[in-house]
Amino acid sequence: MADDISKSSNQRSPLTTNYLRSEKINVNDNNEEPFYNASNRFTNQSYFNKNLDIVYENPNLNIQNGTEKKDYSSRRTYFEDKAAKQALSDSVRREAYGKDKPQIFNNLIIYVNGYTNPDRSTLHDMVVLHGGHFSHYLTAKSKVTHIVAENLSLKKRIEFASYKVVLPKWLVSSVQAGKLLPWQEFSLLRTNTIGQTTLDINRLKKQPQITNCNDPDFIQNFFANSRLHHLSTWKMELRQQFLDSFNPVMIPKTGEQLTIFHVDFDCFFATVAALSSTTIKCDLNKEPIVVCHGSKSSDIASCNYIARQYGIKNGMWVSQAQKLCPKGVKLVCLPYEFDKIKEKSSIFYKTLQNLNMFNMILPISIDEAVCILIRTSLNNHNDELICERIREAVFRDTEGCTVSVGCADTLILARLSLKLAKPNGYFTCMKYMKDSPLFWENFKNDDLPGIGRQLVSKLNTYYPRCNNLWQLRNDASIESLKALLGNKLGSKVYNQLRGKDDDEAAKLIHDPISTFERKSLSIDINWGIRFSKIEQVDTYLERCVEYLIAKLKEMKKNTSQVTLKVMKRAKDAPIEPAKYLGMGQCDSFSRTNRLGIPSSLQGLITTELRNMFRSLSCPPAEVRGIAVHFTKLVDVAKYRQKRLPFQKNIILNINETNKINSPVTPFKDVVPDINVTTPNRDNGGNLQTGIPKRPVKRVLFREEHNNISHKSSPDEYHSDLESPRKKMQKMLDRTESSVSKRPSIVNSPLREIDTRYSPSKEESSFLSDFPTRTAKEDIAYDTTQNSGEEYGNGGSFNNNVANVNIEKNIYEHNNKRLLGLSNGDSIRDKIESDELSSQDTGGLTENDPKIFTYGGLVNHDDESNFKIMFQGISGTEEIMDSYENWIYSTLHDIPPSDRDLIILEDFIWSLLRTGSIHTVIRMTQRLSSILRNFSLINKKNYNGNQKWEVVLIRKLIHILNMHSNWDDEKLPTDFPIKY
DNA sequence: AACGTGTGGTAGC
DNA sequence: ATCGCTACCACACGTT
Repeated sequence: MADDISKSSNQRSPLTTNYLRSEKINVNDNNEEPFYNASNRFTNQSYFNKNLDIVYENPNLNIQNGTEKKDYSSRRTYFEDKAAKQALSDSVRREAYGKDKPQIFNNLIIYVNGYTNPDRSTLHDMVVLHGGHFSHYLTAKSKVTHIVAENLSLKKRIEFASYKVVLPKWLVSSVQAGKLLPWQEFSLLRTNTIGQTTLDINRLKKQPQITNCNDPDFIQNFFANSRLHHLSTWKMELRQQFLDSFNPVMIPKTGEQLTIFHVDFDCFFATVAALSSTTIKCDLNKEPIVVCHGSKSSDIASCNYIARQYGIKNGMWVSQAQKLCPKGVKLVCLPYEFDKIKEKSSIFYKTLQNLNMFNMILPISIDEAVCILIRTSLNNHNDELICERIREAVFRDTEGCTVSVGCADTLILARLSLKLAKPNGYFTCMKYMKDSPLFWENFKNDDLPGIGRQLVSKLNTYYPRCNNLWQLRNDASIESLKALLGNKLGSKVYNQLRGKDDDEAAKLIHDPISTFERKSLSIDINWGIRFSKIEQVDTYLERCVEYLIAKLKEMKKNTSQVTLKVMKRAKDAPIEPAKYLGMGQCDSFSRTNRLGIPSSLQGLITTELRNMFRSLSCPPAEVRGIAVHFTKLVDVAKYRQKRLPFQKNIILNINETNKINSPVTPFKDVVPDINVTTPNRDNGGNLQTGIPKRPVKRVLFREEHNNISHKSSPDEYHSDLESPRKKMQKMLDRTESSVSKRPSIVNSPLREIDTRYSPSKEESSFLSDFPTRTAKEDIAYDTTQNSGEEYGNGGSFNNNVANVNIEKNIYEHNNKRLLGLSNGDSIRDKIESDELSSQDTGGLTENDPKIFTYGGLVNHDDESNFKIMFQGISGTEEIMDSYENWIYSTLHDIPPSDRDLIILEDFIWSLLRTGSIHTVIRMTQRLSSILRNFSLINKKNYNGNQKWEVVLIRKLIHILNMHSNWDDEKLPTDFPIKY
């Protein structure tokens, strides 16, 4: 966790530095009122240094350099005088009252921030009378030696990041002890240095905890306190460490005789908490001790063996555990000591290494390792001796933590032996025990690894007479086990009951590298998740992606598949569950999408997830948990563009389609026929909720209405001050518009786009299956005309959907647009006649700035002023909506009009010209998935469907291929065409 | 048969 | 108050 914090702060370092500097300078006595106005922020450093010195001017310390004083402004002299007077009065007081007190605070300069207990003036006296200096101002970190605070706001915590910030208790305890205690023991701020901090229960209580999931720091704060998050991340870190440092030569070969030592701490968290607790005195061997956050519905992370005697178990709620305690016995609740735990664990692993006894040490978890010894005739050690050696060494090195060791020659037997060894012991499974009730009768059904709550209850129901594993072993045939637990698990359990490792377990030993290799990356939070508006979900999703991408980049991987899982309040569950901010009873829904290209682009992935969330149709207020998984991870180094998941079964006859020239159906009047209730995997989740899967009208992102390619001289330095939404927008802008310039940097497989690009002759002829324009023919084009029978109903793509428009500050181009048809077929005739015969009905004239511009007619120096419009709208999401609706409305008998398709193509080209290939990819994928869905629920082929298939393959895929750098990774456009 | 998606289960304290 | 994570396996069920 500490790593996560440092990572995120590293990312923000340019901002933080700036922010901190200006903030600190602005801090005055009240910590609020700006001392200098903002324009002074970046004046040169020496100015500040001089300036800052005065605040700490203190005659007793001889800090002040008298010659510099003269340079100060009157304002600074005021502070100087005030500080001097204060210091003088302090020293007088010290003379008067502190003479007989130990001067333990010599050379300290203390600044007290905010409300404290004991209060500020008490602390002031305490400091002064014990020889320290008290600063009333905080303007430079160089002179104040410590800040005393109890409760820092997040802002302050960042601001004070580089200070020694301590609890008032440090002063109090030091005075009581009569000596200066190490401040680290009372540090308020978490640091990354191992062993530096000891968490104090008061400190944990006072720390402001973020419980609002809409807070930008919610995720970080939650993770900092989540035991399960720590367990998971620690585990993955250990695995990575193993991979980084492991010598493959040590891997045992199949057939080699092994001895396995399964080592595990006894109630790890509880032991560490008890050993490091300074405030609460407790005896691990006498009192029931648990580790938890709260007092009622708080999970018990770990409990000692006294508590276990009362029936208390890990995972139980504190209230429940309290009831189990006999009368008069008080349950001792200790806070988590994550830093200490991490520290003890790394000592543990080092100790195992240093024993130099094992061929391989496999990390199982933060406190659990499997040590493997390859038996040869040469190393005929005594197993029990080794167990004791391990226990002694760990106990010594961790200063009081006990481990238990289970020893056997298979993993399963070692694990079961470990159960017998606990607590604080070891057990070696001798040969004669392997098939003896003496061994097996000791275990309950739930002692089998891989058998959890659910499966235990299955076993208990199915084999009610089996109270221990020996009975189960005799009663359960392999067939009945398979029938009950499934094929794989059934045979696994059957083998386990006979002390044999299954293939999966053996893989851990014989192929640890692939076992430990990370195959996915995810973030799950099911606590504190409460939304009211979809915008909050959108923002939250973005933060999840931000978190994941940081990790992804660290791993040098991209993801090609994302899964969104939403926990939705169960129908009859109360709005607020028993557990504070818990998830309560939920139904879960998930959706998986493939990205066209393996990516680590925040904007792309976030957008995808937002769409997926909408497709799950879960009201924001019902969401109780959200998980985002990156599943198919691809190595950036070995990166190759993967084929887009386009539909391959194209069912149409191109020539036939070319002759289709049907009128456009009024867009508004057509209700897309997609709310089909046939059960299939695309609507399955929604059948449960009774909500149509894909609402035709989607909720739009308000902030995204503005533009998709607007570039406003991005100021990197300040960008983090903006809302995540704006950052996201900038990210989108950057990635979309910079692809053309820096394709390699953004991992884009797409080569630089020539902004003056227009289809070559060859390409045009390739495209000739479909109405196309070339750069050679300029035809005035009226985007809004709606006269004529075909378009007369006012619902055509022309005026409702495809008002493609490039706005530019300078319109100095040929108004005539290029309408190219490679041959003089009827379609072209038709279109041309449409174009030429159309009367202007409020449409565009030659002087109208909304006229299109294509080819080389654009002034590229002013590219930044482009604003791409589509149907008179410019927000990406709105455009996508419009585009989708148009597709839906023309999927059936009445296909999209050729003319509208040309407008679409125009739009695509203008996107490409401004570097927004990203959007083109999205549009292509969207079309692809609409067609896929459509064909899933419609067995019949419709004209519209067929025509769109042609658009997809002959147009969009082809256009993307023209922009692909890798010939061998071109998307196939030559699909077998069936009729 | 092989593949894809959605769901469910488990492990660690 | 409270910090109910996360990687991975297996399966059901559908499609290719």
